[in-house]
Amino acid sequence: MTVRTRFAPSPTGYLHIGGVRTALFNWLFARKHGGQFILRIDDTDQQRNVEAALEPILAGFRWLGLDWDEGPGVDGPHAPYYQSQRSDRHQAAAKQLLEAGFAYRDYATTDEVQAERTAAEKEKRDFVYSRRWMAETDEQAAAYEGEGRQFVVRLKMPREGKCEFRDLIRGDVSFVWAKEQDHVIQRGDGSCLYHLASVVDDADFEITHVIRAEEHLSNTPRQIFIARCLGCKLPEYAHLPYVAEPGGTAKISKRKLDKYLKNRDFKSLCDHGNAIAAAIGHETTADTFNPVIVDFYREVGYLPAAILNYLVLLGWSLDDKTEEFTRDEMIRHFSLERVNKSPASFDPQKLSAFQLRHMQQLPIKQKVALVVPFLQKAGLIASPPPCDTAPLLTKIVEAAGDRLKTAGDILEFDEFFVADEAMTYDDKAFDKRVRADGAATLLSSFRDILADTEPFDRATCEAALRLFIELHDIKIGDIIHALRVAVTGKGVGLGMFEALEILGKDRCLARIGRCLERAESEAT
RNA sequence: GGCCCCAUCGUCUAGCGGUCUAGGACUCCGGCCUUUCACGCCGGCAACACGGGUUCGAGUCCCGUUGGGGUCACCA
Repeated sequence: MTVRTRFAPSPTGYLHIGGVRTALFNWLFARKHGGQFILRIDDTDQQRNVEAALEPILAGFRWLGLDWDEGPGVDGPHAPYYQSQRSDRHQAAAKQLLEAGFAYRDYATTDEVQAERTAAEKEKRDFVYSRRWMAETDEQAAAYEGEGRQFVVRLKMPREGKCEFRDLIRGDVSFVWAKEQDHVIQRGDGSCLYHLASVVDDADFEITHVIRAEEHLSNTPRQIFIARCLGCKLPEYAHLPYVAEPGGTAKISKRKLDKYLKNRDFKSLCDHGNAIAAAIGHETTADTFNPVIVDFYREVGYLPAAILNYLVLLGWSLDDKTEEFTRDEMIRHFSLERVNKSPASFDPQKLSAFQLRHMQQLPIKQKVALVVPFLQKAGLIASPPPCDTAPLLTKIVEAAGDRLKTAGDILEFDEFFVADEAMTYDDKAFDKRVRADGAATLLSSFRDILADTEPFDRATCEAALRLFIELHDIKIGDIIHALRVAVTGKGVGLGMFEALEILGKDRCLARIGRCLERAESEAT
């Protein structure tokens, strides 16, 4: 039997980080067993613009390289893969359950059921619907309809015994049937609800393993009931621990952003992203752009491999030491047996650590390619880039080394792309370094040295500076900081001599000149 | 509140009865490297929630307590 797993997003307009983790485990399990991974769109809730709300989700999957074998854009033997297009199947199932007596027409109003619920609450007993407005015969139904009532279809849940099943992650789980509610499976307007639709589609799609988040664990008995009554083969169930919020134990949620922002690490992850987004003119409402949404990482220039590597370790591990996995290694090693039972908190710092490691392993050429779109969006290079851009970029990216933690970090080195007159100064650094005692004089003298430095490469420049400090009997720190501010406008950056070489003599001299003028003019 | 699930360093985790004076990773704290910032290197702090059993022996099995969480819709 081929393994078939599925991930069933509802088109909400964004891809949640916890959702990706669930999808990843489904994908890995299918790939590991040579099976199929199916994307099913749970859009029974009927919204206007399904395609628009779905696109960001599909884009996220494509970016991460989580390919689906059947689903939107990939037709398969069980199409369609949108639940809204399968309502005839769901309705047929509801009818079947009704006819077999596993479900009933219920003529209660919402208020009446609510009243029962409130009463039970008041008396401190468990609520179970009385079935008072249940119609099992057409006569009863006609009588209720005579009163002008409308019906919904409810499951007629067993009221004795237990529902026991084996969860691939949690082991044996057991629920008392009598505590399960007679859930509505079909609305008054005939449309069907999630639980019914999900079970029917899983069966139709021949899903063998339902791997989903723990929040569905308590839904499982009613789904098992539906499946059994429909005569469907039960899938295996595996309920994953959910991804917990940064620094907490509750399930991570897009809605609690304000709370997470109080977490220092989460905040700095956000700030970093926002800075890059601002530089490339990407719109950033907290609702559409934050670390709980996968899109955030793409926009900021994270590597899909790093995200996946971090995520796979959130609730799963191979052994006591292996942390780095390529996609293929993940597939080779993944198993549900090694999935943890307890929730794993989302840790921005650990994610960053993985991002750094993966960046370090990326060949320079690929880094350059990643960086180009950011520079283009920021208006720092033309698009398409002029043909002499590649060598320059390569030099910068090489010199930046590990300072480039995400592709978007290239924007911290904008000074290499702007005109000498357009370069901005970090005022604090300028005050501290250029206005330091004697700094301007030294800078001026060293400018003359640089003017005669040939060839203008890092080694020669360094030699020149070493000689200069020896002659003036100063320490390197007495001049190099001022030089850095003069040439780059900033207090921190690449290695000084790499920076000089990249800019070239003319630009360095021009920038030092401009810097000295600024120091002078403002001094008076 | 009912039902269900969970419980090892701050975080992610290893551990499936003796090899655990509990290992790794991230963070943090020292130090080194150093022209800044990163990176890198070396070192350090830091955990079996508690109480009962079972057993020659328990982080590992059982029960209870406590704590945390999930879920209780004509949402998915």
